[in-house]
Amino acid sequence: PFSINPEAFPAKLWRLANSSRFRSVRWDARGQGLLIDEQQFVSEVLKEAAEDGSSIFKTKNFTSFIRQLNLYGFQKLSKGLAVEPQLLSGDGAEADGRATGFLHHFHSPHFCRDRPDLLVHLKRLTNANKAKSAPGLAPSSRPGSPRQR
Amino acid sequence: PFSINPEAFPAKLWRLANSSRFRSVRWDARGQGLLIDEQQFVSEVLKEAAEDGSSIFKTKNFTSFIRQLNLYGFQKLSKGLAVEPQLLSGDGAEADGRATGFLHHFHSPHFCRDRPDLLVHLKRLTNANKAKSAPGLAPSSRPGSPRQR
Amino acid sequence: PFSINPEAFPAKLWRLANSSRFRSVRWDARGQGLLIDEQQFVSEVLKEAAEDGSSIFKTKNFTSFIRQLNLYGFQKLSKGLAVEPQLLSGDGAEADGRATGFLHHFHSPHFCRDRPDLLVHLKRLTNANKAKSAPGLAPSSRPGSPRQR
DNA sequence: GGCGTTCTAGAATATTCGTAG
DNA sequence: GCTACGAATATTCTAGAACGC
Repeated sequence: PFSINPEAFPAKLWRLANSSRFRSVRWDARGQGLLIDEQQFVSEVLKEAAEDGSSIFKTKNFTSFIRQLNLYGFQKLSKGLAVEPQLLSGDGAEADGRATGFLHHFHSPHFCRDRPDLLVHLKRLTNANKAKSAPGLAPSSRPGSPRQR
Repeated sequence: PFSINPEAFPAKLWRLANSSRFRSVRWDARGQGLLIDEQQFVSEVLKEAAEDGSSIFKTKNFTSFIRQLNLYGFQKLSKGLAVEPQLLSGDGAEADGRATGFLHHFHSPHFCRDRPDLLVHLKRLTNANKAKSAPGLAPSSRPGSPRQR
Repeated sequence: PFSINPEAFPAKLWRLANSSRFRSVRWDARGQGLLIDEQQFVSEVLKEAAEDGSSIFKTKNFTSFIRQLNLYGFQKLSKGLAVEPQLLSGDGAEADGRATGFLHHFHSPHFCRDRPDLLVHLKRLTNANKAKSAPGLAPSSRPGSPRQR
């Protein structure tokens, strides 16, 4: 557990977030969360790449991607206010005619722009890992927010 | 329970009360209660916003909004008319032609102008929350923290 | 519990399945399960109808619809392809140019074509209903099938 | 054993309806 | 009338569980 696996989910997500090729995943304004355009993500990450051999993920279902985010401790932040200012003007349709869908805003304390050093703390929340993370503390209360809908 | 959920009812109500865009919800003279113009509220908050994707609430019924107020501990103050004196001059029809309706006057001890710190005490009156509010009884079973959410 | 609520989920789903207007939900070949085209369903049921006031559901998320199916006891049947033979000819794009997505195949013993009388048994799987369904059995094991995958 | 994918369920809030007071 | 609340369903986010690799 000293380095990150470049083929595992955290590294893949990091590359997606910092890639200029994939526009469906990007940092929010403060670089502390991810904005994910569901429709565009399904098109350019899950489905298109699956045609050739360059698939990033094996799944074609967006829900499986969300399950991964949750398994690695990401939490959904907000629905309405996840939109960045410049997106509010265009109102749902980009200038290039590519329709955009709902934006999901996810956050993890170990996933911040310009802080690749934090990635090593992104652990899959298995029973073993959960026990190691808080071996004596109450595992129920979440640090920042009580519920995030 | 350390911060408020910006997507839950208390935060939405707070933003409505302090917004200059929405005129149907405003503080009363002492900043200790809310004045809600039913007709205007239905128009500008429930129905108009529902057309695009910017709905604050999913409901279009004013009574559902009232149910939320009650669920969060608000109580209606005025049996008769909660109209403030200076508002009576306009008397039912604003200068811009927008008709105004009856004003509802609601109050909660945890919802005061200039006291956003009190918002954390605005709890939904579920059975679980009510049990916690009245200790001494065995709520259900919260030894350490059996749940993860 | 003597009649069905025409505004609740089972009745809505029944109308969708038998409607010729909505093409995204239809019976499978034997009339014992539902085939649901996700992309088309989102377009014609969840999003389009939400623009005017004719929304069938309040949600715009397909996952919320799936949650309802599971809450009412529906189970997913096919993991691979639920596509019926005659649908394979069109192969992903209908004649009118509307792209079709993955088909979900769901089944409930109480939801069969030409058997509207069974609908009354479609109960929401709340704790109360589950207790009534099996008032002496272990509540964890499912009646017919242990797993459906 | 860990990880990824899939289907289902838990739990909290939101919405609706009815009705007690 | 009319205010408040119980209860049922609906929606949302997260987690459990099973399986394959």
